[in-house]
Amino acid sequence: MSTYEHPDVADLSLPAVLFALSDPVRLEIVGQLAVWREGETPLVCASVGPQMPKSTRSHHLKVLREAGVTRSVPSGRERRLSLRRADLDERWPGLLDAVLPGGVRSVRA
Amino acid sequence: MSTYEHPDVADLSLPAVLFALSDPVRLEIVGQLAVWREGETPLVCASVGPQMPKSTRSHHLKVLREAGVTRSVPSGRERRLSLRRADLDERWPGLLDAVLPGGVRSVRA
DNA sequence: CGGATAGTTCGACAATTTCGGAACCTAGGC
DNA sequence: GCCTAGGTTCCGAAATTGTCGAACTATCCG
Repeated sequence: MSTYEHPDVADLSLPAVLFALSDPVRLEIVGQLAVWREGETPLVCASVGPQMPKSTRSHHLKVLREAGVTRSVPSGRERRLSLRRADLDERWPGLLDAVLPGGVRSVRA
Repeated sequence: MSTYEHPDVADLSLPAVLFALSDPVRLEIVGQLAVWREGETPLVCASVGPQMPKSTRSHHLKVLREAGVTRSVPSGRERRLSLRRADLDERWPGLLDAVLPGGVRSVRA
């Protein structure tokens, strides 16, 4: 499975990130990714919104990925998803913390 | 000039707020409103994006207002605009600070 | 009353989004 | 090699959005 291009930290656009987060479905996905903890095996696409049609899920993940909110790296025939928390914290400190449901804080909290 | 309905703090929706902020034009408007300081006379519609067609500006201000990001109160034949900073800070602490250009912080900074 | 000014509302149009089915690709297991 | 499971891509359809001109409303001023 081919590797994706992920935008560089410096190229992230705030409107694009906010837009990606402005959809309830995507916000929910980001919430799920946020509970991931170092050491656990990363989530795979199918695990977010399992009841959702594959094409719809793929679409939302694409929006998140292209905005730079998530990273998805191929592993065998699946893709491991992760939140680009450090990158987002670097560009817009506090944004993720503000948007994520309470309790799901960055490392520094 | 008639008064508007502004959503109550408790009714604000995060996706709606993020969506309102996800447009470069609106983000710019919010940035302008954010530099307002206690004591100064509040901005009026025409002062944000003076070169923009009135109908376009009115549209963007409506999106911001209905999302609960701004408040606009009639005063004579104009409307005074303000950022609902306290309300937003209450619901999503840090969000505005994260999104606003550096230096335009909330009172507590 | 007769302007002029500040904003809103109403189309209209192009561009973008969202959603989902169907076909496709590709790595892994047998 | 064949089959399957995980995802992507392609297509179309319906709904939203952004933009702007034109008409309209309301307020202030002389």
